[in-house]
Amino acid sequence: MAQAMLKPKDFNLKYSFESGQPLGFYADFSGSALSYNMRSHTVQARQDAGVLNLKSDSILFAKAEVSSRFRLSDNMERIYNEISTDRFMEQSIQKYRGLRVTLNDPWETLVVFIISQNNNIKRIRNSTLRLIETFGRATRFGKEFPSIADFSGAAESDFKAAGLGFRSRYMVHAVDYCANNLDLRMLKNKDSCSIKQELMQITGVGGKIADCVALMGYGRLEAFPIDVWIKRALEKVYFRGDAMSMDRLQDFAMDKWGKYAGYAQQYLYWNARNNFSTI
DNA sequence: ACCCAGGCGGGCG
DNA sequence: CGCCCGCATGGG
Repeated sequence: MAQAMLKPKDFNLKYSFESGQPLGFYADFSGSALSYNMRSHTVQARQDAGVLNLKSDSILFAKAEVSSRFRLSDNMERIYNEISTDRFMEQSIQKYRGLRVTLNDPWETLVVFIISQNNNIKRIRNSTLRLIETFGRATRFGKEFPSIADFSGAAESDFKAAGLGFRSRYMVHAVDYCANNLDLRMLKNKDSCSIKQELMQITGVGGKIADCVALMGYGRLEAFPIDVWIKRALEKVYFRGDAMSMDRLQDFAMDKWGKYAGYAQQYLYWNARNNFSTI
């Protein structure tokens, strides 16, 4: 197991892992060490005092994977400057400085966010782990997140057995649609609006999930997913608690945070989740 | 026991 | 359009 060391600025592994993003739904983070398997390699990362220590059978792979996954080349100073448009956002950044929007495999992102609807983080994780156990490809380091092909024989009952409930039929359709009608790789060159539109052709994928995939699967930082927590937080902080329509909130976020709205969303979400009563 | 969860599809007015 | 309801399941 080769080792390497990185010293990324403005990066917090714990916040980035825990804040409801795809990797956090299945990777292991016990003992403050992150570990997961991908493309027949294993990746381990531990952060102590600003130093990010990596271990892997292929350190070249691990460096590239971690740098990409946690967007380590993002200029956070610039992003913080752009989205610090008010006191509440400044406080959110101060509190969770180093939290990154992660960049994940589009299929993996699509699956976990289909599971996420009307669900809680613990159950999303449990269901995801069961899918990996049932359908994941076995490697010498353990199982990996199942590809589209790995799901090709899956029936609705298999997804129910993994605890997906009413989302099971959505998964059946997503597997079929992404295998036969929509090549997720083809969306990489498209703008976030087209990405969103194409993904919403999948039964069970609406605006919020499509935004999550645009943001965390395709790296479109302007995407601004609005879930119940974002809605509550926006209404409470910026609209005196008055109920606002989704369209109104979308426009508000785009005007306020623009091309880095996705980052603003992630700080808002995690602050609201952890401190709603005091915001 | 009861409520709710990183929503969405479908039906109704 | 906008609004409202049901949905499977299990953690708190």
